[in-house]
Order: sequence, then C-alpha cells, then structure tokens
Amino acid sequence: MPALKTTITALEIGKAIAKAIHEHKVLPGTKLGEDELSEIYGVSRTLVRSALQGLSHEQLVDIQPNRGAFVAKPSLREAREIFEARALLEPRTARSAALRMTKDAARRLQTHIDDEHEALAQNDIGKALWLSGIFHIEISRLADQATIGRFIESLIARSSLIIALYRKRDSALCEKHAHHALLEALSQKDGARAEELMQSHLVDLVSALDLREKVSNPTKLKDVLGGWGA
Amino acid sequence: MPALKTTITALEIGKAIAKAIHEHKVLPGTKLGEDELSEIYGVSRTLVRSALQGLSHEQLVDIQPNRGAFVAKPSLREAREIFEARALLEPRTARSAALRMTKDAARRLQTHIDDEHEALAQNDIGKALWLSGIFHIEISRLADQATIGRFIESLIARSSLIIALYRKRDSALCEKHAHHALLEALSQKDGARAEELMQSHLVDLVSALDLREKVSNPTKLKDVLGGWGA
DNA sequence: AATCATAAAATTGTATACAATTATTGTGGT
DNA sequence: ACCACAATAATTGTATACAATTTTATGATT
Repeated sequence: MPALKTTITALEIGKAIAKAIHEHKVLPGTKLGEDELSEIYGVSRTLVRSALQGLSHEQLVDIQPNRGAFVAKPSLREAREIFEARALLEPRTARSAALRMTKDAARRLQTHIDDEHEALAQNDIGKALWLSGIFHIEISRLADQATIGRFIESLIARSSLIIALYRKRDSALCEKHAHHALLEALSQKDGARAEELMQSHLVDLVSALDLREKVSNPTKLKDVLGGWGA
Repeated sequence: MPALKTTITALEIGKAIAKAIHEHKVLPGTKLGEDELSEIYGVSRTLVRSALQGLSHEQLVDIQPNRGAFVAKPSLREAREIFEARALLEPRTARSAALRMTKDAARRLQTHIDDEHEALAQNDIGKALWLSGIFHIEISRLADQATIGRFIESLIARSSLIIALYRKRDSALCEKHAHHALLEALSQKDGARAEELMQSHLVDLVSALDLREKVSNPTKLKDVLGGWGA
C-alpha cells in the first residue's frame, strides 16, 4: 500500500485554496483568516502565511497590510486585461499544441471533456469550471512552452474570479461543443483551425460576461431607495 | 525633511536582491544564505525567507528543499522559451505603447537612454543591463496593460540570468541605436514601426547569445584534458 | 437614539526557539 | 594516500512567543 502522507506543504495548501477559489466554493472578497486556515490544515500560521503569499503573487488573493488576506476581486479593467492577454496567448498556443498532438494527449483531453460534461449533468458548476480551466491548461502544456504555459495558467485562475464577479445572469458558460471542436482540430493536427477555434471560444467566454462600466452613481441612491414606505 | 524609514519590508529585500541579480552583481548559481541575508538587511530570517519565496515564484531564485536558495540558472530550453515569449508579447506591446505615447513619457524614456549610455561609457555593464531592462518595462507600462506588463517584467528579469549564462564572448549587448530608434517610433505614435523595431531588437538580443546545445560529452573529457604533461 | 472616545479582544507582523536535515570535519582502517 | 563512517557544525523547516495594529465592544456625552 502507498505510504500515507503525514506532512502537508505550503504549496499544497495554496493549491487547495486555489482550487476552492476556482470552484467558486469561496467567493471574491472572502476573508482568509490565518488562524482559521491553520486550524483547517493542522499546521502553524507560518505555512499558511507562506501559502497565502504565494497566492497573492498569483493575484488570486489580495493581502492588505495588517488587515489580512482576501480572495481577490479583479476590477473591470483587470478583467478586460486578463481576457485580452488570453486572446493574445491562447490561440497561438493552441496552434503549437496541434503540431505536437499525440494519441495519448487526445485521450487525456477527451477524458477531461467527459468529466466536464458529467459535472455539468450533475449541476456541479464549480467542478465544471475547474475542469474547463484544466482543459485549457492541458492544451498549453501540450504546446511545450512552460513559460507561456505558466502565464496562461495564472490567467485562467484569475478568470474564475472574473466569472464569479461579472457573469451575465443565465449565461451558459461552457457551450458543450467548444471544447469538443477544439479537441477535434488538435487531433487532426490542424493548427490553423485550432487557433481560430480557440480565438472564437475566448470571444464566446467574454460574451457571457458583463464587462460594461457600472454607473454606480451614489447621488442617485436616494432616488432608488427613496419611495420606501410613503 | 522626509521622514526617514526605519523598517524594511520583505518586498523591498526581494527588490534589492532582484536588482543585484539583474546587474550581475551575483551570478547564477550563487547561494543566498538566509543568515547571511538577515545579517545584511538587519532583519530576522522570517522576512528573508518571505523575500526569497517571492523571488522563487518569479523563478529568479531556485529553492532546493533543505538545501537553500540559489540564484536560478535557466536551462537552454528555458532560455529559448523566454525569448520566444518576449517575441510574442513585446512587439505587440510596443505597438500599443506607441498609440498612448505622451510628451512626458518620451522625456522619461529619453532620460533612461541617456543614463544607459552614461553607464556604458563608464563601463558599468551591470547598471547598463539594469537600465536596459527598465527601458523595456517602461514601454510595457505605457501600453497600459498591467497584466501583460507584469509578464514582460518577469521575462526581462529572467533574461538577465540568460545573458549572464549564455552571452557570446565579445558580443555587444545593447547596440546604441536600438532603443533610440524605438523611442523615435513611439514618439511619432508609429505603432507598426515600433512593433517592427521591437521585434528586430529582440532578434538582435538573441543573436548576441549562444543558445546552441552544448555537446558536453563526458567521454571526450579525457581527450580534451588528456595530453596534459606527457 | 446617535456619536465619539476609550478599552478589550482578535488578528496580523516579526523575532526567536527548537526540530529536522544537510554539510563538514575528523578519525580509523585498508 | 584514499575511502568509509561517525561526530560535529551549520543550515533550513516549522512552531511558538511576543509586539504592533486593527476590529469590536462598551460606555459616556450630547
């Protein structure tokens, strides 16, 4: 039997928190108290702080001096920047991935798609989101460009925050066919088509978001709430 | 008079170390001992460790479990990846920067170029390298894309490691005119030209490096060192 | 009742203490 | 002289203790 693990590293704690964020189990703005986390993972605050600092570096959490760590709340501007960056990186990466595609990789991706559909069937949106992210990350891995891959990974993680904050009501996130079509293009080593598909997939993703400026005009608050019990 | 600072943060320690790395004051492979650093900055190991972990996240230092932190030594493959990533990001970013160019920014960039030339005149290669990096980072700042800007920043920092490791002997790094021409294109808001210039500038940078596979064949070591004192 | 000042509690920031691991030195044997 | 191996020193990893700061609670005053 496998040796059972007795220790947990800061990195693993960070991954666990990151996954919870990605799955929308904890929402943007949530406070991540050190004592609370050290209790959960059975370690001292030292490791928790290390994990939180790591997540802060990835801009998944926002550490406010003397106030603590909170799940990040990307601004509209950041949101737009992140999807612009994805639009710049991912289509090209998909093209590269197509050229290096193997049968084995195709099977792996197909499994991901199946899992994703299953999660959706069970209405486990969080898990589906997570798997959807993994799908994109797997593709970037295939491209055999670790550096750009890490950038994409970080962008995808932050995208989950953006989806939590700015998703249009009733918008379907993952059109079932998008990932399937992408896999097909990849399997056929059709780089150009994979690039196109990824590009339009990202456009679709953004179109499920409401990234317009909010006109939160505080002076009109009275107008909205004024006629209360008159 | 300005209030004089009494405390130093982990982030500042990290920046200081990063600058020393960028300036080639500490070379790839150098051990960064915790006690030594805590002595230097007059803080406990706690802050030093925090700083080192931050640098590790940027892949400027390599933390080996139970062995310590060392200035990173990017492999040939990483080196190629990093410059590929720069080639993907920086030309486009330069184009965006051109569109948002202001007189003020032009003056700032000109100052950087002057400083760089002065450093070169004084044969302070390290400082010139540092300033050259700042120049690229400033351009990405102008592009008003913080996310991509941070990626570029990280790539430039790592580039300094690559230059330390793989620079061709006697290769001039910063051809005096490259940055000047770039500034000119930017000032004229000529995005297309800025993009082109940045692209060829990066090609020039790579051509000053030796990124070929080393055929370090250990069996031939004897051949090389064999006829020693016979 | 609302507001401000103050005190108490809770939380984060830093340093130190101890445990675990690795590196170094020294010794004996071949 | 060289290798193996044990003892020691040095270094990193984690937890805890204390200091600094913020948050919450309390109570006096208008």
